[in-house]
Amino acid sequence: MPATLGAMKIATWNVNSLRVRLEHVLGWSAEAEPGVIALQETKMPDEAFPLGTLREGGWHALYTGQPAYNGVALLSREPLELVANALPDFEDGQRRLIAGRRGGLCIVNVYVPNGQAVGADKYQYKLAWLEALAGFVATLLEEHEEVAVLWDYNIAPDDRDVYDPAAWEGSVLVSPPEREAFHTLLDLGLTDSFRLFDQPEQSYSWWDYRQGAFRRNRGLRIDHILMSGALARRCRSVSIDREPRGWPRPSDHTPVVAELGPA
DNA sequence: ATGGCGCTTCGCAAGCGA
Repeated sequence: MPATLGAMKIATWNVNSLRVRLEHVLGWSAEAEPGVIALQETKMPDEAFPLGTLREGGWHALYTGQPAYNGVALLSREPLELVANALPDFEDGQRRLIAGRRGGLCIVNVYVPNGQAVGADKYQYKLAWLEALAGFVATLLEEHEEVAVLWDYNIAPDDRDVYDPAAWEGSVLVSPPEREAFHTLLDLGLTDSFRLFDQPEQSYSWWDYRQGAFRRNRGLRIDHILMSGALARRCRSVSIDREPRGWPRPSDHTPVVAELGPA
């Protein structure tokens, strides 16, 4: 096994059903050529995971799923060693985390709970889950120089990540406790890699299916690639690829891609 | 103000997402 994964792109994409979006993943990756893709909301049990088709496409895969809800997968051009397929000490059956590594680079793929509404039981669950995630990421940072956390984090960290901050103020995805949880992760030594670079204004990664939200660019930036300091130092660019959001029958999220230089 | 779209399921209606 090489010391680490070298120059490549890493991507995160909530596909809202891998069954429906498999051709999108294969088509997009053939063009974008990422070395690793973190998929969320695969929405299928492990026995239904399309491993054969992905292998034919040249992918290795780590995955954990369940029927109908949640489910995450790490696709990679080089095989990854499984680090965890659940959040330690948070075993509740919701398949929301998978982590793998190769050499010194550890890649964590998470689908953070939505939270439903501020104050709801699911909102409390989200905050508790994020607290447990911070603990897990802290242990990973102790063991690895290079850590990437790719996710549908279900938090818009700043008002510039929201198309209409006044309308969204205080609601789930932007509420202060959620944003504080985001900063708790950053305080561990992670960087929101998207903001390492100049970005277009009104950059979003999710748009509601309704009301022509994508056409009107009424979106949120809720999909993130966080990097440890050592990894951020070899990050060359981060961008949101809006193209697949405009394809027929798209996911409501679109890929976020980070380009890494040589190790 | 409401709901609007698209996904799922011991399906044909309802829960959930964001």
